[in-house]
Amino acid sequence: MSVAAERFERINAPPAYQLVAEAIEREIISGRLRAGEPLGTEAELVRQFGVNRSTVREGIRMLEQAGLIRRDASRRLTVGLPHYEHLASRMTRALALHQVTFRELWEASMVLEIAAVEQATMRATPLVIAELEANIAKTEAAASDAAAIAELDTQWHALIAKAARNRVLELAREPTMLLNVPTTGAILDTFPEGASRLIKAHWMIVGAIRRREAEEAKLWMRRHLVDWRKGFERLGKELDRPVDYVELHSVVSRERG
Amino acid sequence: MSVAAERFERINAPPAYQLVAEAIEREIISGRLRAGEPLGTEAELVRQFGVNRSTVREGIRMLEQAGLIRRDASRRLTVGLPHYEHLASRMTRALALHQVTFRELWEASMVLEIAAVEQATMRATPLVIAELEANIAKTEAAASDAAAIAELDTQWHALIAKAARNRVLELAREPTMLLNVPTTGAILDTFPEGASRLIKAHWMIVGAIRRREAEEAKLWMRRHLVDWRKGFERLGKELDRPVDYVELHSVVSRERG
DNA sequence: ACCAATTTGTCCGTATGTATG
DNA sequence: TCATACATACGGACAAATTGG
Repeated sequence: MSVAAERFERINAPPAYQLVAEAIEREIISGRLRAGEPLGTEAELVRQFGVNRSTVREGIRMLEQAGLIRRDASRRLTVGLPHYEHLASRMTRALALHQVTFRELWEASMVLEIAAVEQATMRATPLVIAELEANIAKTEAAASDAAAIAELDTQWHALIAKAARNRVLELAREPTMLLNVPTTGAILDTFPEGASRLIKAHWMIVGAIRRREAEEAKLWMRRHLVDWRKGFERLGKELDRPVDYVELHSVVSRERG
Repeated sequence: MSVAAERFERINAPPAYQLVAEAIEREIISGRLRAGEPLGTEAELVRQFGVNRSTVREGIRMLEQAGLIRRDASRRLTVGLPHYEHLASRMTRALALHQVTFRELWEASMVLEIAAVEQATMRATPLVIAELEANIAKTEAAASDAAAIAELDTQWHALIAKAARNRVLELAREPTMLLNVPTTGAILDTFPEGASRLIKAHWMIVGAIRRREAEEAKLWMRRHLVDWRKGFERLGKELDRPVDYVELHSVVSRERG
């Protein structure tokens, strides 16, 4: 090691496939390439970038994974918007790998779900209220199947967020509920009587939304979430242990048009 | 189209590179491959999967982009945890591409930042409080440079979230502040007197955290955020128009170890 | 400090299945 | 139906960088 101070930073040439990905990415981010537009064929990209097809393909795989480009039914490349579910499942996975605790999830849920229901009270349309009620009816019909109820519960909370008409909040809260499907299922499996409390809370909240009574909606949402935590504790689980995680669907899976 | 009901679904074979990515992904998610472990050389993966090296490489690019695999200084592949900044910048980009409005961002910020400061009041360590104070001192020193203050403001809010010790909340709030660096910069550029209000609010909040006075901390955070919205409005901008978006750093950029 | 082996990055050519017109 | 275009996948090759003796 030389004693003199280093004059230059190490030159760090990015590989060509990454430069390809970044170049295409810039066009999309800047809006010069819009969602739905075709990206051109691989051969065309080869010609424009002056690199080999393998190199182009590696760059394309990165953007495909990022959700910035997709392939239609004919496998041709088109520009696409990264969709919520895609991002949410990625966030969920990351949180699980980082071993977040139930306490972290529950505290975040308290904040996010209550905020969502408050905004939903102001902005819910008759259509989404009908969807919420249909969801509860289905939940009542599934009254013995814990896994089905857990799934419908998640959808119900997602509908509340949709009713709030705030996409930032909608994206922020998604991973918390996704991570808790197995938890809710386990609770209802052991304590089937919890289902009626869940259903009642859902009805009370939707009723309050319909009457635009924000405080009542928040009160019942709070009770609903406290019930959920109590159920978790009654299972004998530790609040500060990492949540168990079941695989939902693959991060890298591809949605065909 | 045949009149008879279709008996079979269309067979939809995923491409080999994607199967490669999914296979490796499963090993990581399940914990059989842990962060930091080497993944093996490309030649080894070629041997195990029985596919061509180009195919393996395309699969690897997807996982690299997803943050599940990283390359160390020697360019060898190791398993890695997707990091917050990586996910946050991706979420930020998605929200920008979906053209969320300032109103959506501001409302979400009100919820998330106030929740963060409340939890920070309970859990902040002396170390992070010192970091917060150092940040404000730097902000005072940069008192004329709007862009620098905006940057430090973002860091200050990130420190609050870190002090709250809730990683779910930490990840959820990140995109809202990232998207607002340019907004804050523009406000301070036009109304330099806003800097002293910003600095005062930061001091008051950190003081309240130090004394564990949650209500005062929340009160000042609320004022701070209302100031921010007022500044935005005084610029003559529409709350319900999509936020402007400046590119932060590339999604596909690679962090070398 | 030098050398040999390994590994990644990149390129080339080719074959095959499938979608489109 | 047929021809063309295109994405997928394969095999082989070489240079540059890195590793390990």
